[in-house]
Amino acid sequence: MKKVTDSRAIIRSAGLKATPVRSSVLDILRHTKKPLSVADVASSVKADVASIYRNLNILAEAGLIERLMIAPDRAYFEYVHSHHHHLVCTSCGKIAELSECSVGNIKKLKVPNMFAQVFSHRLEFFGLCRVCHNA
Amino acid sequence: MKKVTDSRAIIRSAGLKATPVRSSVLDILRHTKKPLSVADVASSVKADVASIYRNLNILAEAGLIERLMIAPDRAYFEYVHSHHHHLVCTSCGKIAELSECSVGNIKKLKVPNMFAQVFSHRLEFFGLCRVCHNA
DNA sequence: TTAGGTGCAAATGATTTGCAATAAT
DNA sequence: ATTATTGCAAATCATTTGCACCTAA
Repeated sequence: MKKVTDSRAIIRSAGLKATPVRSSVLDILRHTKKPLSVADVASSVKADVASIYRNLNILAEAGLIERLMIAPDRAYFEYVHSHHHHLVCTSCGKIAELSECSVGNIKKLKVPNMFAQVFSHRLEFFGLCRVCHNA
Repeated sequence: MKKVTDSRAIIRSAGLKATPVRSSVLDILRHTKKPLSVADVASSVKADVASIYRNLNILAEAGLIERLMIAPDRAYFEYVHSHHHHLVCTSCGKIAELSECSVGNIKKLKVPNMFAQVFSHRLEFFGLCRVCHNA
C-alpha cells in the first residue's frame, strides 16, 4: 500500500530536508491518521527519541502535523488531514475521531479588542468509553 | 471586598477540609476568575509548591476548579464560574475569555459506538494579540 | 483523637540541549 | 562544500511522592 504522494516529497515541498527519521515520523502519522503520543511514534520509528522530538516539533512548526493538548502530561501529534475534533475517554485515554465540527462560523466570534486575529480552534469532548463505563 | 460566600465554606460543602493552603488557592482563583498557571498561584500563595500542586488536583477533582490544557508545557487552572471558552495568543500566551459558547447542542453529537457517554467539552481558539501582531 | 494536610527533599518523567560525527542538498 | 540532522549523554523543568510533623473537625 504505497501512498499516492511520498512523505519525502511532502517534506521537501515544505522546504525541509527529507531525512530518514523525519520521513519515518511523518509516515507513521500519515498512515495512522490518529493522534499518537511521542512514545507511540518512538515505538514505530526506531531512532533516538531526542531526534523524534526534534522532528515532531519541526513538522508541527511546518504545519504538516498538529500538536494536540488532550492529555495533561504528554504530547500527542496527528497528521493534518482534515478538520475534525476528538472524543477522549477521561479514564483510559482512548481517543475517537469526530467527523463533524460543531463549532459555528468562526467569523461570528466576538473577538476581544486586545486580539488582532483568530486563526484556529481546538475542540475536544470528554467522556467515558464503554469499557471504562462498565468497570 | 469580601466574597459573598467564603472559600472555606465552599470547600467544606464539597466535603473537604478547609485548610489554609487550600483556602488560599481557591481564593486566588475565585478572585481572579482567569486561568492561572501553577507558578501564578504559587507566587500569590506563599506555601510549599508541592502542597499547592496537591490542592490544585484535589480542588479540580472536586469540580471546584478546572484544569485547562492550553499550554503544551504547563498546567493552567481556573475557577469554575460559568461555561465559557478562551482565546489564546500563540505568541505570548495571553488569554482572553469568550463569553459565548459556540458549540452546538452536545446532544446532536454523533457519539462513536465505543463510547458510552460524553459529559464535557473544551474549546480553545488561537490567534495573535495586537501586541504580538504588531511585532 | 484521628484522618488528612504540610513542608522539605528526593524521585520521576517528559522534553530539551550541547557536542562531535554524519548525511542531505 | 555547506548546513542541517543524528545519536548519545547530560541537563531542564514541571509535577509527584515518601516521610515525619502538624492541624482541622
